[in-house]
Amino acid sequence: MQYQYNEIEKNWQKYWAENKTFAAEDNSVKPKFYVLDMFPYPSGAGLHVGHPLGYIASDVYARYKRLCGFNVLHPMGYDSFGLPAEQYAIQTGQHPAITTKTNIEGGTDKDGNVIPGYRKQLDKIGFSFDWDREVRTSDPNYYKWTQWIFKQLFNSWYNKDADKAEKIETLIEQFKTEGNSKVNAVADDVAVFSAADWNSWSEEEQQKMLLNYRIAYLSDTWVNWCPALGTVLANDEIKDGVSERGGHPVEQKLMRQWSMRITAYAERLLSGLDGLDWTDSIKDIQRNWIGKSVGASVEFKVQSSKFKVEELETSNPKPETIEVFTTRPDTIFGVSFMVLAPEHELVAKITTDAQKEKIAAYQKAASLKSERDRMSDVKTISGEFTGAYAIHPFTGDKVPVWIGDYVLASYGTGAVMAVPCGDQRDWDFAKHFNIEIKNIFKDKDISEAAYAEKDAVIANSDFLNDLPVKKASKLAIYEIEKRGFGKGKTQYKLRDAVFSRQRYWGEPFPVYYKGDVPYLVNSDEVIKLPEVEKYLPTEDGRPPLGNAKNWHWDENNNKIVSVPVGQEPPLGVWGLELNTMPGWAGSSWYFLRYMDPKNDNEFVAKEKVDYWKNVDLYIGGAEHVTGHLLYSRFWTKFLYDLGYIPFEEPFQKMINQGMIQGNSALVYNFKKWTGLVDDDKRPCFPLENFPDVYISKNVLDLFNRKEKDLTRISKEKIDEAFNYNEEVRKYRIKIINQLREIEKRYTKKYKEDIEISKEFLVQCSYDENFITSKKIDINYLDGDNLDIERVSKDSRFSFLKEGIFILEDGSLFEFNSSLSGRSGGAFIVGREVDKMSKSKYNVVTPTSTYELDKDGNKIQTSEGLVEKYGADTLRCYEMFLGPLEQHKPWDTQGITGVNGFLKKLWRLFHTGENESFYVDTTPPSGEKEGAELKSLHKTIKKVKEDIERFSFNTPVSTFMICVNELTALKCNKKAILQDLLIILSPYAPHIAEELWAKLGNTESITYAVFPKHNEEYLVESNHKYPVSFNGKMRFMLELPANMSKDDVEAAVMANEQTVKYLAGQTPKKVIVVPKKIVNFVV
RNA sequence: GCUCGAGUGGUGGAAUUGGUAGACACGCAAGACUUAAAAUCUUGUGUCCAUUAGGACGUAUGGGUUCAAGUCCCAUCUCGAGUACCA
Repeated sequence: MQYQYNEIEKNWQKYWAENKTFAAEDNSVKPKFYVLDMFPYPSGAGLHVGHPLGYIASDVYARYKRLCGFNVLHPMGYDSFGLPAEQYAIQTGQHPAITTKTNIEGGTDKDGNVIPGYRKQLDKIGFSFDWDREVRTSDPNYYKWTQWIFKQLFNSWYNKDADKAEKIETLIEQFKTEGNSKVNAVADDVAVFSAADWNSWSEEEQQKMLLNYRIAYLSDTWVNWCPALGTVLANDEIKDGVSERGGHPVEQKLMRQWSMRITAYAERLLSGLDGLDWTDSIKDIQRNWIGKSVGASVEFKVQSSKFKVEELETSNPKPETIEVFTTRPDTIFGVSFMVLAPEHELVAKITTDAQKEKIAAYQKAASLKSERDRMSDVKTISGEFTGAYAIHPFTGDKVPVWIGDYVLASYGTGAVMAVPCGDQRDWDFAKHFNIEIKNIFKDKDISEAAYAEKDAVIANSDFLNDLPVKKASKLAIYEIEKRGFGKGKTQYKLRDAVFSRQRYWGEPFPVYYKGDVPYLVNSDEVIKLPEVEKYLPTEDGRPPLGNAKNWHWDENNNKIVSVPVGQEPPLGVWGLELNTMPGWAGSSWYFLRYMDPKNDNEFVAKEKVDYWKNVDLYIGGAEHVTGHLLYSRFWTKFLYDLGYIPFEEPFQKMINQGMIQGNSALVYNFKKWTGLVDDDKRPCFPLENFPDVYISKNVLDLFNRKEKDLTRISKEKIDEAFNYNEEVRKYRIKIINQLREIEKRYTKKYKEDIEISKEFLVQCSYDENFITSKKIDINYLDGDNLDIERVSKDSRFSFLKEGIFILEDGSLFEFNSSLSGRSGGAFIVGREVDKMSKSKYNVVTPTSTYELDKDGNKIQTSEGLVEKYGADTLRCYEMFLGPLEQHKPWDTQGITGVNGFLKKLWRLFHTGENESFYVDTTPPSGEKEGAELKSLHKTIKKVKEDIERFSFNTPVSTFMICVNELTALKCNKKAILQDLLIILSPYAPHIAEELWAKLGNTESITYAVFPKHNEEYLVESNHKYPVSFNGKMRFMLELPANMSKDDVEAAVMANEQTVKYLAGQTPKKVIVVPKKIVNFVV
């Protein structure tokens, strides 16, 4: 009987679904284990082979844990709000809820394309998800609780004294009784007010004050505005100055937006990392992003033309002060100038009349530079002197104040005290503008560069002399604080997170406005996303929700009401918030909802979250480190502070799966130039009309190879292709001649085609030394051989029809040529490892099927791997590819080996007549069974060890070795094979279930018991000693394993081979490591 | 620039604590079965020298520690990720 994986897999998937095999119990005597996957966004493109990699690994682990007796929570759901569905809605008018549903459940899109559906694709791979717990962030039953959490954030403030978030009521109470002078909160800068002030304020004034303290707050902030997307973006949604999605430019804009006071949690987010089982690189990225620096803030008084030094203390108005932040207060005596950011507000006030013009010009120039220009141009040193001087707080020296764009307005105070001897940028600046460089480091040479190491001893610094950096810093801060011009300070790079999006397809805020004061809706009901006619912003530039008809809040009746456009709302009716929440709102807490997905009364029941606690194993990509993974930590800590959950960190152990890279196909062509120029020497003939010349990869390699390089590739290979080495040069000439021929042909043609009224220099040419390439869909390949005829029929690649191809045998092929048809020479593409993406035409999907093309030919749209080999093979193969964390290119060639292994396994159970099912049920005994038991128990041991250290690839090899050995032993003992099935079942669950049932078991293998290995079976009676001489292994010698060190030495010495290799010499030393090695030092 | 990670056959990779480098698989080659193909099976396969026996070299490069180094230490190169005038 053959291994019919398609049928077997379908049957067992059905069985699991019907029997709810993987349902997790909320109350269990078993220990709990929570395995979580990255939350997927259900895109229309569906799964490609990269997506399931992490899911397979987590599934293997979840199934393994079940076998070990754990109550496993292994859920799946969808992060189903998001931009692509909305963009699609804008284009087609189709509601994003519909496309999202189709993408998850399957169907057809508006153009009639078949969407396989995420769920169906996942099901085909045999994951052990508890689907009863599925959540979708766009489901009102889910986002009801996202809104609820938002309300908690709105109604909370961060108490620094308690170092945690507290209900806003405790703050209001304090305001009422003693004002804000004693409040120690993470908040915006606010003036001190008294209880009397507070109590005298109007409701509106009080609410506005509270916004300065709320964790979810509304404020005018500089935001990253992306005009192309029509929305603001968070810092982590921007890569290299452009939007991560779509690559659109981003500009800074001042907007009234919701923000989250994540900065309140900076320290806890940082210190919390220490207790997590995450890789150091991931922790480093988060640490970097939080960017803690410890130092001091110091005030420098400004002496400008308006003030004289001696008047500083007495002058009226008070002199301006420049506040700086420094991480090196120990170097304060090295300050020889100050630099302000060009945008700094003090610049206008302190600039002397003489310098006004120059400063204005510099400010203008700096403002014109885009952030990108500033980023890329790090080498140019520029700045301008303001004419003003600051007074060094310790020495009283005059210190010139400059502006320069190496100082950023957005970081710290936008000003630095420049210490050129200790900071390379300050040093460069000082050198460039000839400013004094004071050396305050003992015995350090600073004539060539600044000394930035922190191991120096301070000198020329008054009371700091002879102190090492650390001590000097402490003392400097102490003195600064004592003398009252600054204080010790810790600063973070982390910014508060912008929480508004000018988008439709996201969670609405449960907020309405009275004037510009926000209020939470007083209702426990979900505020559902309203219907709109258009998903674009309104004509007056308001977000898409501005198009909604039903979008006002009736305060008296606590419900949403409709106010016709242009009409004043009646009394007590107010407009609702038009922004929606960002993508990370729903994904910041989804792992909690899985514990209690259907609860209508709470976001999660206390007893359930107390049982399941946080995620024990999270497998996901590293691309969300500064977004999702930081925000969910923030929300988790917040919910912990308010006492809703019993833990502070969401993901205890995390593994970051590597990307499965695509193998893009490249066609190479020669760069073409047209030399056709008019009188002004401008090219005036369109380049496109002149055909591209494509060249087959191997031909190109030979063609490109200079004569001296020929020695690098094996002689045979060249000979094979061109008979003789010396032919290669001739061949190169032949190709060049072909190019010249084509040039001539088209040059001539152009001359005929256009009316030549002026004297033109006409020349079309190919640059044989300049090769460019284009990406081609890998589905038109057979191996590396491109089907030129078929690919050119694809509208995306129809430009190939105009091309001329140099084939593998050196002959030419043209579609339009009178010589129709191909010489039979192949056209080989080049390969490049790339991120797998639709735009690179290199996507391989795990589940798709064969389709028929227009002519009825069977074509493989993408490799239908599950159809072709089965889910078990795919699962094992994706694991077999290599370590989970590593990036690797996808290559299906090796999949046959894994498939062969499962077939071999099947055969072990089908040794009866005509390959019918047969196993020997007698208990194992005797010598042959000893070998079988040894093979099995060795496998049990290694597989267990490997899975527990998350090495998912090595168990597959181990299974293969075991099956190979049992096949060689002709093993058909039920007792052996049954245990093998259990340990294999996490990897290949379908075949395991099938054979398990055939062995007579009536229960699913899912809850079998993972066997314990028995060391007794593994004991070797003999050990094969490698015998080395000076570390070089010469021969093997088999000796009893329990032989003593001395006996081993004696036995080896007596061996005739030893005598031979010693060649009469006496060894200086003999090292014997029992059951390991023997080494002679001669 | 800085921080982190990685470099092992033609390919993916294995070697967990310093102890036989290249397990397992792909690919390739030869053979068996077959009218033929597919499938399957057998054998070989790091490189170089040698008919064989055997030998030399070999884990990015150069050095070091050690009886013994892919593994530890120092320096260099290359690639990848993050970050970017962060004071």
